Amino acid sequence: MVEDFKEKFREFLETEDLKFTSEREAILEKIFSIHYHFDADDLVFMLRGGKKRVSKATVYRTLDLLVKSNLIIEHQLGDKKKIYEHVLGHSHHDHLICLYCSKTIEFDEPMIEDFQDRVCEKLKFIPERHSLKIFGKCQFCQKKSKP
Amino acid sequence: MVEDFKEKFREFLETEDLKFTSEREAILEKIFSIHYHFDADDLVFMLRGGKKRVSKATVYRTLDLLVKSNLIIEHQLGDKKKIYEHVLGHSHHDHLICLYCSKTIEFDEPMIEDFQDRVCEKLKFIPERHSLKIFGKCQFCQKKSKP
DNA sequence: GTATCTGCAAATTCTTTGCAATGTC
DNA sequence: GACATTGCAAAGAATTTGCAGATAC
Repeated sequence: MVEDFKEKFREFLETEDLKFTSEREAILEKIFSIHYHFDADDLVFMLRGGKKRVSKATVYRTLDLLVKSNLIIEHQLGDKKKIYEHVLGHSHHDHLICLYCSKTIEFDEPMIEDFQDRVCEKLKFIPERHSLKIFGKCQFCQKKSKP
Repeated sequence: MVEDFKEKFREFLETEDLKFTSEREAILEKIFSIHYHFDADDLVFMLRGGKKRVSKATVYRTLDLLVKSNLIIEHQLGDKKKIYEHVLGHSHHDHLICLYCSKTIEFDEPMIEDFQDRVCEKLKFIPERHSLKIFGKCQFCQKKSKP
């Protein structure tokens, strides 16, 4: 399973005349073992103690390559950090973000695609992807704030 | 017109036990004279040569207050900078962002609100606001890339 | 008068980059 | 063996913060 993605990455690198290094392999393996989103620093931390030491700079550089090769997706959820997630068994989804505890909840609502196409047709824009974030109060924080 | 917003800001500051300073006034006046979005640095630059010199730190601090008082809206459109826009005569809208020239186009599609409510009801989330960005190719860049 | 504000420069946070040593094909 | 890649530490970009003097109420 992960091997398929490794192969895809290898192919991508080849078409770009880049090399499949052990650092890149270690990063890819780690990413596909994570089944939620993560940021660059999470990844650096999780790679410590693994079979290969990887520097922060290399993590950033490799994340860019993985985004370009469509093996991972990049989001700007909060203010500062970018977060990432791999595409394995993950169809497109959007996010609810709790303003009180910062928890994020994924949701999937295919109708948004129709909506996107309708808007874009009107405005003669060719959509490639979208990002919908709904900010509000999650179930847990609703309970917490009740008397 | 701008005076109304000045009054609202003054009231907001009062409820928070904060002061209506000449710097805050100058920033607010300048913002309401801009009819498109801007970032913190744009604002610092535009304030140079105005009736009041205002430092970058104060601009950042005042932008936060204006967001809290609902007189301006903050967006994270690109990667790094936050951009802002005032609410005067501006109902809620979302953005198309061209991946080729970075131009942003505003659009307004009230149906998105229904959509938001439907999703949130299912997930027991109380929505407060949302941000929808559609990335793709604008009309101009479509023409440019044709032979 | 007193507590908030301001400007400055230094600190922070996340990310990118230059360079010499290293590794891949 | 050539050229991409790595790690490091330094640079960069946007934003925040600590502090001493200035200002609003």
